[in-house]
Amino acid sequence: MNQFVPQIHLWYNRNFRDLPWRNTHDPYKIWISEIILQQTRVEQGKNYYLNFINRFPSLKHLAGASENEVLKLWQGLGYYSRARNLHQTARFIQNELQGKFPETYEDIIRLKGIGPYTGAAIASIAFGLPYPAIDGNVYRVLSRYFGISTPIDSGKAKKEFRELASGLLPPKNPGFHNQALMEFGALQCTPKSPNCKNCPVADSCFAYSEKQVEELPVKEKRTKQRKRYFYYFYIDDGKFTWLEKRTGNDIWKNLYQFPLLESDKELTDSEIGNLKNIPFLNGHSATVNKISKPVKHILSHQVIFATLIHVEIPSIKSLTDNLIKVEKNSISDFPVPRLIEILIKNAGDF
DNA sequence: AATACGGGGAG
DNA sequence: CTCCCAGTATT
Repeated sequence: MNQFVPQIHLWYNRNFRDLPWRNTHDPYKIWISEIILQQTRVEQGKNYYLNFINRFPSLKHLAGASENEVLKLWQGLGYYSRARNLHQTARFIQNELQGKFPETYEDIIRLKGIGPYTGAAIASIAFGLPYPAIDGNVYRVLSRYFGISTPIDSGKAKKEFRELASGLLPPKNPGFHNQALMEFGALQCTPKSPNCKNCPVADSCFAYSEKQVEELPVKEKRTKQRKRYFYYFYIDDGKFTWLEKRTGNDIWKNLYQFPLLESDKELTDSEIGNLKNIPFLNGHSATVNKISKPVKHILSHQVIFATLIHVEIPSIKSLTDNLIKVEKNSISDFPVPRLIEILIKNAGDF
């Protein structure tokens, strides 16, 4: 008789963290927490959750907000499509579904930003429906315990783990079970140096008995990075400066930044000083005041080398349409990527 | 099936 | 440095 599931449940009852989204069945709050926690550690997302719920206590509050404000609360968390989809979906539910959160798995995963994992998490935790929530933690735990070496980032693994996890799911309280398995992975069966010496299921764990804990789970794909060179212009316009909103399908969509000139290669200071025909300057000639040291900013698929160029432009009439004139001291009202925060901080007082 | 999408923390 | 985190959308 395999004691895996009951042991995990016992372990969870003794070791679970008291997290702010654990004391509710409100699908709205479960939803927010699950989106925030996508590819994000609990410790990183916790305060964002508290701030988010504080500002948007209900779906109606979120639906009524501007996208800028939603992105502002998301600032620094990354994967901003999560925030855009959250906002869009809140409006969809409010306007098209009479404000009522869908209550079946099939209806839940139709929502933008909700995939198989998040759909199962919401369905099980908020509505007690029997769907296995399989996140990175669960892949790791099951891979090790049952000795499955199928690469967890393959299509084959999706099906294989879903069938396995479905079979483990107890008929009652699947939400409890799902959280127990994830928490076990997050705290006990960790990626590096798992606590096997003090593990309730080590006896029957394949990886432990076969000494393959370090080898499992197997992952095959590796992301490669491309290099980009960003030259941002801090336009000194007295009390004002200028910002632009990022559009198009690139990083940081709908966030704001200083007017950007992107280059294929690194530019020298004299090349920067001699720049002519900078599109967004609209014919104005600029005096370069200061050029910051490049900041290296690492993303999962890109390495960005960013330089902030402080320029003075006498008597600005108008710049290109995509730029907006803002008071220098109101930059903080706009959602900006971490990189812009860093450049502002490095520059000190403007 | 492959790739893009952020940022942070652990080792 | 590398790995990976309560993954999803797009191509």
